[in-house]
Amino acid sequence: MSAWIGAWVSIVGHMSVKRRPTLHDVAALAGVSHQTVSRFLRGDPTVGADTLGRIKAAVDELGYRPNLTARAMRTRSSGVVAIILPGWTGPERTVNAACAEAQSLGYQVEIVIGVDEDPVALSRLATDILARGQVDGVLSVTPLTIKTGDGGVVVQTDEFDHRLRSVEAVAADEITMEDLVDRLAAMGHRDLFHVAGPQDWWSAQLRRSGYLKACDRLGIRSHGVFDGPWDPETGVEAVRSLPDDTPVTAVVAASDHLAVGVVHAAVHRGWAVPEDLSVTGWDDITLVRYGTPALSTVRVDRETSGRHGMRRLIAAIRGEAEPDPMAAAPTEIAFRETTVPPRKNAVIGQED
Amino acid sequence: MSAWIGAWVSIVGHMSVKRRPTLHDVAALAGVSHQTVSRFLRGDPTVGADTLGRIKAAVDELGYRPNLTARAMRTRSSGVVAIILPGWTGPERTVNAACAEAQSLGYQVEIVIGVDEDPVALSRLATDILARGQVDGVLSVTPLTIKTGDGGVVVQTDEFDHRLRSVEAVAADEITMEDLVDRLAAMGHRDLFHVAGPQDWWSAQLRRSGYLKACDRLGIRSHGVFDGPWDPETGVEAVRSLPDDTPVTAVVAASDHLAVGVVHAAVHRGWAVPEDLSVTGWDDITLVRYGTPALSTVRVDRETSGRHGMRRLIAAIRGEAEPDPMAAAPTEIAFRETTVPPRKNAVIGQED
DNA sequence: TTGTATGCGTTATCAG
DNA sequence: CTGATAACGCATACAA
Repeated sequence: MSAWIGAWVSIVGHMSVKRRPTLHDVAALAGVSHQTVSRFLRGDPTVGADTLGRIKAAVDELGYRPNLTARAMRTRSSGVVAIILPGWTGPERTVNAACAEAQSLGYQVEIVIGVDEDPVALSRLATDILARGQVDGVLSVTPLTIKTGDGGVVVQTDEFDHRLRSVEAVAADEITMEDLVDRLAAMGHRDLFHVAGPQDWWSAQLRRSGYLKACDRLGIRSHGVFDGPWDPETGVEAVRSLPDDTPVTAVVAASDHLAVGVVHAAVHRGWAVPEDLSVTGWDDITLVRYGTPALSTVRVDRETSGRHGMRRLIAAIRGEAEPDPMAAAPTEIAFRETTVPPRKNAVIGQED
Repeated sequence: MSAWIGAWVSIVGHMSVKRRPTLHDVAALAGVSHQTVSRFLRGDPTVGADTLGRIKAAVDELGYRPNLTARAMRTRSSGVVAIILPGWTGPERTVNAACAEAQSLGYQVEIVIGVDEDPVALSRLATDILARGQVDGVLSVTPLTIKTGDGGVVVQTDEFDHRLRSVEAVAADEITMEDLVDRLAAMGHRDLFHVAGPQDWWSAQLRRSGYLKACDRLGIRSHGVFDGPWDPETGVEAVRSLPDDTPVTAVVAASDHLAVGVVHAAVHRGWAVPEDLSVTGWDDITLVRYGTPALSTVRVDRETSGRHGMRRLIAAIRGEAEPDPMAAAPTEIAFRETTVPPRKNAVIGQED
């Protein structure tokens, strides 16, 4: 380690400056030429046994690490991909999985957070990032208006990519939501309300249409759909929008955050959850499992989505064929403590 | 835009390949030499007026964007900094603020998530990242064993950096915790329990010692301290560890996630919150504000910490002086619905 | 099996 | 004010 430091120190004027060892330093120390070292580093088998030993020793002694910037310039690929987000919170699970996948495929991940959530602005941002030439591709978790950038690839997560999903996959959220409403109906609920989230998210659209379709098919009364950002406050406002004598017995929220707001506002209005009002969320985030009452929700496999999105991106960068779709864990509805048969109907049906 | 595309397309063999325009392309089109263009791009004032106009036109027509990789190789600085994390969840607010600050200072942010939470492993990771030469510096939100890397700078967030905090700042978490226990004592609580989080986090240590000091000073009985990861499940286990006839009237948790688990387990044990058991958290995450009951917690200004950490990092990279400490929003204790005077004591004191 | 020469796109030095 | 020329560190045809 001391020899290593020593090798890095060069004297410039009156002050010493660390200089990172290069291929040439290694070559000089090993007594070979620089591209023999280059071959060694790339694992080329056409390197003599004792040359190999000398190079290895030199690399160790100097603590040499290849300069990835220089390599990137020469190979025109940096080994880093960007993930573009409309904000930090929200797609954490997807992003986390995508990061892990990228790292296991040998890519670094650069996170870019757009200040503006507008798809057009984010698309421009993606193009800019690509044009700067520091990343090989961009993965977006939200809808973008472009698919390929100049000198790079842009891929969207399955979750939000209309074009790429098979017909069955497209319908997944919608069908799951229909299923959820079916189950609520089977419990006896006849009067529902939907808190739908921002409608420029495709998943929000799907859940909404699944809700409406199921209501229609089952002859269930929907007393409204409330749009808004993925935020508890939206759920609060949704509940506030309900009249005191609302016949609604269950609120179907398009996300857990929304649902938490719904429960909060309902309780503060004097409506017991789930006795007076059942509530469902979507995502199965960790915290709501420990809520009181524990939220009924939909467990979604975001990890697979994030992993697969990244895999597709990297395949595209490498010019490989589109990877096979990954088998996602089945989406399942977790009925916990916020859903029970409606009291109102039971009373009406039995005694009143 | 069409001219732009046209300029990028070159024919290689039988297939057309997009080629990004370079400085030379711009120079050729403008009829000047390439480093006159370079000067123009860097805002050098020593560029003639009409040359400037011609270059500007050429840049626009070609849609030229400087190649940051090439620039990085030449200037030995990439304009990207890495944030190294022991996992995705946890320091979101800090990271979010740090990202925003970096972007406003003209830096890109690369996120690196260590699979291993071990400080030594993370330190090695940081050194590796720096050695690759693609980032100018590394910001860590957890304790690291190194401070400077080779050819780069490593800075830790205030929150976790023992060395850098002033004496007063060091004591902040501890004092706040003492304050919290004071307030609980003032409510009448005499029997407490602490869920402390992982003790290799400095902040967890501080909160713990603040708790113990206050108990000691006030003559309050602490019925135990329970360590574990920042996870609701730790809170659950902590409550399970309590005997049925525990005299504890309040549980002080070192984080909101922990506290949520505590509330959940208490309720499932038949202990009403807050009537039988008061609970406090730490962080003021959005969701717990909407919990039922809404969690009493400590509001911490993580944004300033993240922003300032990034500012210090970038100052160090640029060789500037350590920036002045930023005024953080004061930490405040938010008593909400999970804290009330203890029923047991009140009954004993008044009638029994 | 190994060495020589060249270029990636930019910035920097030094002439003109 | 502008232009030729030389790096930056690496990879890769091509020659030895």
